[in-house]
Amino acid sequence: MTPSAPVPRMTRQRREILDALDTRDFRSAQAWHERLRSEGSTVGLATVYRGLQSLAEQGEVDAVVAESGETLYRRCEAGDEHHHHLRCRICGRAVEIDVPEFEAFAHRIASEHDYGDIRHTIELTGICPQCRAASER
Amino acid sequence: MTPSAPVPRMTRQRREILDALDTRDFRSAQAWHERLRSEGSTVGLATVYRGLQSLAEQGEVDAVVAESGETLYRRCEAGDEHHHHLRCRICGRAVEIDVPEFEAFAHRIASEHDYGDIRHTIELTGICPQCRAASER
DNA sequence: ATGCGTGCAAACGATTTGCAGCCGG
DNA sequence: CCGGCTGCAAATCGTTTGCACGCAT
Repeated sequence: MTPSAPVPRMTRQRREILDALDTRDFRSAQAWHERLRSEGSTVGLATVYRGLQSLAEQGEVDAVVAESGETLYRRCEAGDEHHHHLRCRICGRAVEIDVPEFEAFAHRIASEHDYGDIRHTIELTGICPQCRAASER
Repeated sequence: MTPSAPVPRMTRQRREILDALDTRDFRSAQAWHERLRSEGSTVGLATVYRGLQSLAEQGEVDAVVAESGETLYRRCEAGDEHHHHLRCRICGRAVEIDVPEFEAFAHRIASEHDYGDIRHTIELTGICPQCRAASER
C-alpha cells in the first residue's frame, strides 16, 4: 500500500535528536531545540522540526497538539502502538494511561454513523500534584 | 468564584456573528469571516476572532483545535453542557456523540494519579460517507 | 458621557520552505 | 559520486494586539 518511503539517513543531528529524546515529557520542537543547543549541539531549529516530523511519521515519537496550537513531542513507548496520556497543563509532565474499552467504543460509534478510517485522540489534562502544591501558596 | 465577567455588549457585528453560526459544521475563524463577508457583512477578521473567543468562553460555541493547529468553531447544542463529536477529517461535518462511561473513567484515572482540575478532550475523526464516496472514484 | 467594541494594519510566534553547500551510503 | 540532509534566512499562516474612533449603554 504505502509506496515505501525512503529510509531516513542517519546523520549527526538526527542521532543527536534521538539521543535528546530521553525524558518522558512532552515538549515543543522549540523546547527540544533549546535543550539540544544548551547541551552543545549546533543543530538548527528547522532541522529539529523536520527531524521530529519524520520521527513522528515513523512512529518513533508521539505528537499531540496542545490547546495553544503548538505541537508537543516525546519519545514513544517502544512497541506499544496505541496509548493515551494524562498530561499536566502547567508543567507538561505526562503519565501514560490506557483506555481499553474506548477502542471498541470508537469503532462502534464510527460504524453507527457510517464513518470510515477512524482515528481518535483522547486528551486528558489536569494539574499534577507538584504544580497544584506550587500554585496554591 | 468567578468575579462576574462583564456582559458582552450587543453590537451589530456580534449579532451578525451569532446569526451566521447556524450550521452544525466546524469552521475556522477565517472561514466564518469569509462567509460573513460573502453575505454582505463588513465585519473585520479581528472582530470575528474576538467574537468567537468570547462566545467560546460563554459556552455559546464549541472550539476544537484541529491537527493543523488551527481552531475550529461551531454553535453549541443549546443546554447540553458537555459533549463530544465524530468529525469528518475532510469536510468537517460533525455529529454529536456521547461517552457516558468516559466521564467517570476520566475522574478515576485522575485521582489515581493525584491530578486535579481534570479536563478531557475526545476527538473522534473519520471520513464521512459522502467524502468516502467522493474520494474512492 | 464613558468606555467597551471595532477596523485596520502591524506585530507575533510557531512552523515551513528555498537554496547552496555538506556528507552519509 | 549523488541525492538526501542541513543551516540559514526569508516566507507563510493563523492569530493577537495597539491605537484611534464609533456606538451601545
